Amino acid sequence: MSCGRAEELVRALPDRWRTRQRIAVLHVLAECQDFVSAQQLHALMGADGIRVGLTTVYRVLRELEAYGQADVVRDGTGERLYRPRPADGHRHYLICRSCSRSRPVDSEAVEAWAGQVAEATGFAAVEHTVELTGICAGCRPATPGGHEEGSSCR
Amino acid sequence: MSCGRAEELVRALPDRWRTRQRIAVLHVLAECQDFVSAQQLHALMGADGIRVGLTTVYRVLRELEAYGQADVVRDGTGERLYRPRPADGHRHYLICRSCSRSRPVDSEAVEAWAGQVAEATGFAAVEHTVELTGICAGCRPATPGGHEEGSSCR
DNA sequence: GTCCGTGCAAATCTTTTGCAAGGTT
DNA sequence: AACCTTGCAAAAGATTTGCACGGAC
Repeated sequence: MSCGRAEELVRALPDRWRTRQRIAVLHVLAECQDFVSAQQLHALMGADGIRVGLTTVYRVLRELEAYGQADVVRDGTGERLYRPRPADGHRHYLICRSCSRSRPVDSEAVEAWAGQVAEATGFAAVEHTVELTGICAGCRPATPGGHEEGSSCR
Repeated sequence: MSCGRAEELVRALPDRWRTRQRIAVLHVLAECQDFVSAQQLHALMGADGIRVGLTTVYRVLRELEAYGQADVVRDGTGERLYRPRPADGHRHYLICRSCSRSRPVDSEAVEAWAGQVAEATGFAAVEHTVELTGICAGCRPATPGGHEEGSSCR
């Protein structure tokens, strides 16, 4: 089952990189369209009858990250979750704490802010990690009286 | 050695919470004035002749986090680092990847942005995690290699 | 006596590493 | 033959848990 994004991912990588295992991981990852852990991915592949070592899955994911083709977040337990990065660049996501579904959010404001902080502090090579979590409309229990809107910090 | 902040931390917690071990952890943490891991804290205490179980250090740190008295970040390896939270509320930090020193940064813009995203998406109880890392002015000369300005995303 | 905090040892869990086997060029 | 990639098993490492001991009330 090929998904457009999978082909794009493959094309974005060096020729010599393409091996049966790596391409297989890419395809399954692209089908997910959401954050998955190495373990989940490995399990998914096993269920599909694709036999690839767990070690290899970890390796591919790390390489993808290094090539800038995947976004990474850490869940509450510190587990790494990967998601193919949209073709047009890096993104930040809003993840539902209930159903775990994620959606990219407009983050220009944060990018700009990070740049300003870098300038104001004299720090070089400033990198940022931003993660948003919440309860999506679908998961919310019919919004009773108490409607804790807004945002708080974890 | 008592530091004002340590006393504040103690006062912010329930009466029954105060035990020799917990207070000891609080004091050492307050002296740090920067991010430390449970293991580091435990080692520091040992060096000071304060004998407390590693398990207890972990427990205290988690409780502090739950009480909103400490900020937490995860370093590159996923290790949890704690820092006493300033009395006036939660903060975000800019951490030097070279010397590991951290400094709180002005983050109103991010708070506002998170609020807007929450409103625009219909997500409830939105929480955010923001971490900035870079190379501070002091470390820059000592760091060979590229001197890429500006900010990029990890 | 009861309750709760402690701390040791053992368990957990994810991710990494050592290393030999199998392909490719 | 030289070079890579794989994948199994073992290692590493941080954090948590089981459980018995001991102090506080």
